[in-house]
Amino acid sequence: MPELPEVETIKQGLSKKIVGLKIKDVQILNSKTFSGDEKQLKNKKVKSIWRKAKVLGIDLENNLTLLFHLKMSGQLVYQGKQRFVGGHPTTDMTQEMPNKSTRVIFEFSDKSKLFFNDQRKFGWIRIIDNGQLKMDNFLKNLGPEPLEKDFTVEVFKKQLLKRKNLPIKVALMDQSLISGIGNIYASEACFDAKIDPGRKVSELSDQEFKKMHQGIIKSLEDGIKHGGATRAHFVDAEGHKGYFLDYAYVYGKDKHPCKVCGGIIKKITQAGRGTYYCPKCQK
DNA sequence: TGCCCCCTGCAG
DNA sequence: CTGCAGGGGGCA
Repeated sequence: MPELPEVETIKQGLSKKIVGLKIKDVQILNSKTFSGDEKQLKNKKVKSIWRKAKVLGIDLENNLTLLFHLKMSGQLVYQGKQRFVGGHPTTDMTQEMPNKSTRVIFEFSDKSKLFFNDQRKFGWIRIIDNGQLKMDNFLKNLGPEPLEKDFTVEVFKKQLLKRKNLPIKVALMDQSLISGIGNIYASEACFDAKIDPGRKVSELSDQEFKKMHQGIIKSLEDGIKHGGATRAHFVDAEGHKGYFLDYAYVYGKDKHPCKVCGGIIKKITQAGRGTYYCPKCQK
């Protein structure tokens, strides 16, 4: 799925588009995707949009919030009102919506639409009352946000040491330790820190915790800067791909030469997920 | 604290 | 055909 930078990219794009719009209708094309009574959403205005870890929240009037998790293949694509250019109808979209992966469609009072597409159907949308947000099981188990100012090296180290026997790359992806890092940025952060992803958390020196901490922040910020990472599915709120993978050092680059040392990037499996690293740069 | 599973589609 | 894919919940 979209990881922190991808969800953040969607949040920023969507905020510019739908804050202030009123939901007119909701069409649910796949019932398992949506939980809650969609009739509650009718005529509710969008107040603000936020992100926590990889979850997107849309706050509505009447203390209602829509929670979205895109999991592996989810997309949230906004299609503005149809415009006419040179006498022909056109939109911002690069692809036709809805498509066969569209699971839910939100229609706003100005006729613009928000499409929730999800090929693999792992993603979900839930309606939650704001009073329950703090109690929500999913949200309350999420670790600190790595791009917040209070995410210091000390906080990072303390969190990771809760799972000291895990390989560092696997620990980085544990959402209860740190929010928002997934398979792409875990590999990239380890490369930036020059740390072998197979090293156990307990083996890291203070200096290595510091490099790892910087590597996480650097990788996530680079991801946001390039509009996220598109492997197969990710698109931003306007339907555009992200270009972070063009700039990545190791993710998806197995058998390719390392951009730094020229050595060959290797792919291994950790906890059932692919990990990419440069054995020469990362120790 | 590890597996299997939820799904669909694409590459090999 | 098998294996693999930005995630993570439920189960031993």
